[in-house]
Amino acid sequence: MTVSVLMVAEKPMLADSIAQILSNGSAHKRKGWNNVCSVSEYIGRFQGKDARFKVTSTCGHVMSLDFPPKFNNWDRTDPAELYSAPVQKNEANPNMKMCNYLASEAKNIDYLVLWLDCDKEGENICFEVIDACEANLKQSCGPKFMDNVYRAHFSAITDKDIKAAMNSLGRPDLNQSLSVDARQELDLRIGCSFTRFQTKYFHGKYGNLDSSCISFGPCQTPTLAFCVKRHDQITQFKPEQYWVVQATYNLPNGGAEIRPEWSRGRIFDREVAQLFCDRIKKAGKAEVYDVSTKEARKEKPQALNTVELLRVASSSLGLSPSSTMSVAEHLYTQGYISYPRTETTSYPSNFDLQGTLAQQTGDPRWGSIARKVLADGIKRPKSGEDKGDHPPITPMKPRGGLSGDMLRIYEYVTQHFIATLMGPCIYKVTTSKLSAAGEEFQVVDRLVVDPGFTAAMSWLSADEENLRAPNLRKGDVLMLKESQLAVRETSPPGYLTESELITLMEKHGIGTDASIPVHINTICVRNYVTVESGRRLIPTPLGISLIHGYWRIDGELVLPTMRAEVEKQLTLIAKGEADYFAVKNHALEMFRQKFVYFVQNVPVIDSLFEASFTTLADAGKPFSKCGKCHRFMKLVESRPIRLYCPTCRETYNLPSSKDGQIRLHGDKKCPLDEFDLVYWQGKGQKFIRNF
DNA sequence: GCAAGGTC
Repeated sequence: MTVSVLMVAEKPMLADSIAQILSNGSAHKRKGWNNVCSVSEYIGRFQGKDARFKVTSTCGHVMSLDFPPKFNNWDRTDPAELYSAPVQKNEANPNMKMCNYLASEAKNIDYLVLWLDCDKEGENICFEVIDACEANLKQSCGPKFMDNVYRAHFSAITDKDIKAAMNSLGRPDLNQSLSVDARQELDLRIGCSFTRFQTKYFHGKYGNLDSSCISFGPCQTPTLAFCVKRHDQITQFKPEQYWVVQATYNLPNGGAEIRPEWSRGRIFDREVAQLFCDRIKKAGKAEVYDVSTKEARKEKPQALNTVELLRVASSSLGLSPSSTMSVAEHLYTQGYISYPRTETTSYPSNFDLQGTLAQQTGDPRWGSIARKVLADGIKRPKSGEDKGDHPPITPMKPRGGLSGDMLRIYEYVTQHFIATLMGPCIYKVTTSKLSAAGEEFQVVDRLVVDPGFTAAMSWLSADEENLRAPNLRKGDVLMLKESQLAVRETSPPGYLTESELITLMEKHGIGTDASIPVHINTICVRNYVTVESGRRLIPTPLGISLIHGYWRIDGELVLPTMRAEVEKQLTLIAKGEADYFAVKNHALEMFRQKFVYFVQNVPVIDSLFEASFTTLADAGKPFSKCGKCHRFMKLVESRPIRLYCPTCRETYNLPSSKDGQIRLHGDKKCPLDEFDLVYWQGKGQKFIRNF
């Protein structure tokens, strides 16, 4: 008797890989009828019987959670109701017809084997697949069909791992799946209730908020909060003066001069600094009392994963995380690079490093480096972490005719790959220590001995510009050329760069490699932040007011730890140590109370909003209203003053002369003449003029 | 129209 086995992976690409491995290359692939998935078929053995295998896949989640349609009418549903409203699962992407597709493939099968990714989400998708197949499974296997449902546990898509998983099939884990169900429901109820409430509340009150939707979410809000926190550090920064002694000495053999680094660094008391400066001047010379040389090395990078690609693309290529992912996906589907969503930073043991590198030997830019690495022998890659998802991101074929952003990402992926097969950058560090009137100075020289991997990643090459004091010897005496006291000021940190934000999100567990770009994109499109030069994220008055407001009402609403407690409880569900309903209901009740408290205290945010967009307003009388509709307007530019009414879509110009006087512009009638204007200039000076 | 998580 021949049995029929259906196996389901999480994405089409994996279904084929798994079939190829398990069939030793004999599987035959055809397109699934939904035109999204493929089916690979082969003949083999299953539980001691001859078996016909079909391997297919879903495309991520089959279902997605939502409220029933009548609760999705924003006017007829009180957002508070969303804590008790029913929820339902809809097909995640109706175009794919995934439920029908899976059901049809499950017709007349004897066994179902689930090959979804081995994480909580994957466990949850297992049950979505089971639900889709259930009716047909019951028909072919009877009411105890779950006995014929298995789960494969694999930690890498390698021959060894996949075959081992097939030989030790387990069962899907309902508890892990339930923890995801709880998370989905919490995110839905909390996110939608806050978003709907504050969108309706603020839009009913103000004409323009820069965003038609004032969203809130357990990931996007803490993400925004990181940007606002840096903004607060900058605005609250108090610069402090300090002094440094700058002493310039002539080298013993004449000619060149050096300015060694003073060991005391900076002094915050001018008189003390002057005292040291005088002493050094009086000594008039400095003696070299120690010269030491040691070897230092800069280690090569680990194999490339998604988050690192996103960071580099943002900081070095100026590409947003979401466009980086979109470009990387194109490169992947066209066969230029491997699968771009991975957390893994170590190459699988059977990875063909040699062959992958050999494909690059003809490249005009790094072909010679690739040839040299092949000739000298590949250096063992730095150890990384295998997260069991996909191999690191690597080139798969030569660059061909790529151009634009696709070429730039491809170039980076390839240079990074080559670098991981090279040696460390080795350089010599020579530290010469000088003494003058008991004060210590030092000069540090670096000399690259072997550029190692930096030959492939030239932008990381060790800095040789520090070469300032060649051949100083112990006992040398240097004559002082000049010394002076320089005054400096401490400066605030810069605004958060996108790549720093990615690091913070990763560190605090906000989002995943796939969703980090989405959250960053969300806070941009909602106009909570703007991306300025160097891809620094500057929060807008809207973003700042929201975060400050949440912070004053309930700090937990913005903290990256907002869900730390909830996550802990969800993990208990996953481990089977806590009851799904108990945990879910407890968390829901907690957030319902937070929501009610938020609604009661939302005027706190009103005052912050009003303060932020009345930069030009009289303290008592808000002038910045549109002459037509009398709604608040947005300040577009403060000098000359330009105001914009989003409702009437009109811009009003109110230029001011250099003396700070505000005058009407030509014969255009000022619609604001009944109000006072306050014009902010420079650091908080204001000029009030009456129209 | 809203969240966050998969994936395309």
